[in-house]
Amino acid sequence: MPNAAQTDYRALFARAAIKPTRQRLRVLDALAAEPHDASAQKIHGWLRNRGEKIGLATVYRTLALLSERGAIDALMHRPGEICYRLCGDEHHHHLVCSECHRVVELGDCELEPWLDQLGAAHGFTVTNHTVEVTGVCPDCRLAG
Amino acid sequence: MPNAAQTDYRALFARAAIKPTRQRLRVLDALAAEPHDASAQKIHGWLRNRGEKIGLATVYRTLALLSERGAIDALMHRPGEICYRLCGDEHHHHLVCSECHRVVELGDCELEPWLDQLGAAHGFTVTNHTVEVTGVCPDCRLAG
DNA sequence: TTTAGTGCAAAAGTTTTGCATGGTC
DNA sequence: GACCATGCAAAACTTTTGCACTAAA
Repeated sequence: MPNAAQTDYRALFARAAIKPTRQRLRVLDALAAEPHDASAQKIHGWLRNRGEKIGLATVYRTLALLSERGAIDALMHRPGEICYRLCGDEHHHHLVCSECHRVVELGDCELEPWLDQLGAAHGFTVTNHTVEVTGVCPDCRLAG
Repeated sequence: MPNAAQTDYRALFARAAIKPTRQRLRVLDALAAEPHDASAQKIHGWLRNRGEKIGLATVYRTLALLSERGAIDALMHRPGEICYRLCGDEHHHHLVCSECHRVVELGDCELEPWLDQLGAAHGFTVTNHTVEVTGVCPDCRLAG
């Protein structure tokens, strides 16, 4: 399982045209192990606690690079903190639990027709869009 | 027009149950005069340049309070900076120009049926959602 | 050898907080 | 006087940058 996973990450790095260094692989390890989303600080903390030798700046640089190349997604639900998440390739959106930060990935984007019409109506060339749905997941509803 | 506007702001403060002090009214003045969105730093700069005596912390506190009470909207399109915008009461979304930060407010939300179905499918109690569409506005397309 | 990546510390930037002061009822 | 709001400065925090060092093709 660890080997298989590492192979996948190397493929991911290759697709993004990023050199797969030891530190970068570790960052992706941490991101893959986290079912929710994680900030640079959190990832750095995990790796350091695990005994990995990695600098905070490297974590920031790696996450920025991966995000820029579209290999991971950047989410901002709190001010002053960017969270990242390893995602599939297709265009998609998120359903986030406001209590535990669990993230459910939504599949196809059914909003395209709406967006096209919207841009045309206002003369905008629409380049991007984000949809974040916040709610309380089943577990947290039961717990709280 | 200034008087009429100021009356409106007082009503807005009353609805939000916030004491309408001189500084708070100035912050709302600045926000209302800005067709795009503005950060606390930007608002503070404007007011100071205009000769108003107001502290940065007060601007932050005012914006946080207004946002918390739902009187203004908080947008985050860049890390480490929250922008605010005075909005109507109805539920709505934004179409933002990535070049000049112009914001077009979108009217009715046509996504409600989709959201209801979405929450039900994943067992979530959907409490909130944000949609931000980014693009290039007509002016910036011509200019750039 | 040449290039890219890394670690550390310092810097930059926004936002928050502590505390004394000022205004208002 | 009691209470809230304010201003200032310091602190906290995340993120970026500069630079010397290391690793790798």
